[in-house]
Amino acid sequence: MNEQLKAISKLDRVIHEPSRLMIISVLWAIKECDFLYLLHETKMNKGNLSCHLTRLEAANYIKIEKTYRGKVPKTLLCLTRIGRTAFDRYCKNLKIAFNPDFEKTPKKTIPPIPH
Amino acid sequence: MNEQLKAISKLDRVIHEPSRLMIISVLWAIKECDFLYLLHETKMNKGNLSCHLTRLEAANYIKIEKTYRGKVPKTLLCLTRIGRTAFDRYCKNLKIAFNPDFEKTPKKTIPPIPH
DNA sequence: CAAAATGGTTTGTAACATAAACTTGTTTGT
DNA sequence: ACAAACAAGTTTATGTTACAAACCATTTTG
Repeated sequence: MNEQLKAISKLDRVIHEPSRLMIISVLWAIKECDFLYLLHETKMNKGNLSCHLTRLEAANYIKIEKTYRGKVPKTLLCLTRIGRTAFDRYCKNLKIAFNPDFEKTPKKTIPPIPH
Repeated sequence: MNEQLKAISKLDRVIHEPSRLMIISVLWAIKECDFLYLLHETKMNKGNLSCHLTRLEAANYIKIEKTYRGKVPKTLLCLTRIGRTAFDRYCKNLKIAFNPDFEKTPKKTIPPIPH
């Protein structure tokens, strides 16, 4: 099993799901935001967003803080240290997987001749 | 919705699944190989590999050719033109998603200030 | 010729993503 | 003041998926 394949197989599935990848990407860039911002930015629907946020919270990748803005509920989200580390590792694996420079036609590293 | 998020949401789910990403990566690099080679190279189990190959075939991303080597069955796999194109597009999206140089601490492009 | 190996496929199950329906409250219109 | 509409999410229901265990057909080996 070569380097690239190993890296692919190590990709964190919690992060790998595109919806969650979007969420984490946003939270990575801006320290904190609220539910509705994510909702509009990612174009997901509410139920879906809610589920993925819960999943990320269960993995300890984000913190969900429920507050009020006046009388209106406002849910704040931010990446935890664990989440940030996990995303860094994810990116590292992705980089190895699409080694070496992410431009390739064709790939440089050829696997051993198939039998 | 910014560029990166749009790129993430456009990622082809058939290709995105890590097992299939491994399969396609291998087939991309070497024109053709057989079932057992893939099996060993990816460390998947047979049932799993078989299912993912069928799925890729259903998407017209690979061609499955069942031959015999003497009396022993030998299943040959190769990427179709459609599959190759789809993988190229996938890579392009991934590259945009992890814009601009795949190294980031922190990201350069900051989304609009969250409300 | 029985047992093990080869090269897979099919089947069953648990996890998952998704959206529709629901909930809890707040604001608006009359 | 009270009903209707809106806001901000959550829960529930459903279809899809990934996965591995069990299975199958043939071939090789002891």
